[in-house]
Amino acid sequence: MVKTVETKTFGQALKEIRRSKGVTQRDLAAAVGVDFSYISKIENDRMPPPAADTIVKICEVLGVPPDDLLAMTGKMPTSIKEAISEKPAAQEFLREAQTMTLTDDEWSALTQQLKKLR
Amino acid sequence: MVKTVETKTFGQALKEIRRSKGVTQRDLAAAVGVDFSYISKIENDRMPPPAADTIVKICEVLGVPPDDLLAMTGKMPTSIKEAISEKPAAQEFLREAQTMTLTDDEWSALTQQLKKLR
DNA sequence: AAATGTGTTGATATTCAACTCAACAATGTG
DNA sequence: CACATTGTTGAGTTGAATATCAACACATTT
Repeated sequence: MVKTVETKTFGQALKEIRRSKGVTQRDLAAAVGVDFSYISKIENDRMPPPAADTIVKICEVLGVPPDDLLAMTGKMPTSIKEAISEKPAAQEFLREAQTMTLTDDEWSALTQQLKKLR
Repeated sequence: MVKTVETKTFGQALKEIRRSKGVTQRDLAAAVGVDFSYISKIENDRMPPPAADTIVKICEVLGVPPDDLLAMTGKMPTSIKEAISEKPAAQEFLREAQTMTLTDDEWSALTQQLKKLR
């Protein structure tokens, strides 16, 4: 079986998750702290995905890990951004990684190395 | 000799570099494509450092690598950001790295691993 | 059919980073 | 000093990201 590429949109994915949890747009919006019409637009891809931190909140409310939705948007939560910003060594690593244009497998390999460190 | 921590501000660092190259604020600004008064404010830390891409341009004009100035600001050039945004595996790596709160030495170790990959 | 709960849409609003513009000050040079 | 060159300051602008508000539509229940 060949892996299919990027089938669902962010909106479709969110709508599915929300419905699977039996939550209304209004309830989700209220819990997250945004207008319910905004949730509607996001789910119908009428607007770009929310800020990373809002995505994280949404996932907290829905009780799912934010990783998948975040990955779809190419956004990084503030917490991660700050952690990197504070660390020149991390930035050096990223610049190096970028010039090398790593493959997914290579990134995975590095994640393994990471776990070995502790 | 113990390494001293974060002594210079971004503005001070930029001013030193620019002067060492014998370039005026106006000439630098013109070459970069911003107003000269903006350079002045940056150098005196009256405003936050410019966008990452502007920092890169500044360094190109001054003929120095952008790494140090970029590292001081905690900003990532668009090119790097995009490279990461396109790679879920890279994002996963970063999220993992963040939860571990790596030390500088550990980041350096990873940079070494990186170089071994090729 | 009226009321209620839920979802959609168009027009705006807010916020913030990243600057520009115009005026002024200081510094150096003939 | 006179003049040009260089640097500084305060106020205002611009565009993109991120959302809100008001109005309407649809579906279900009573």
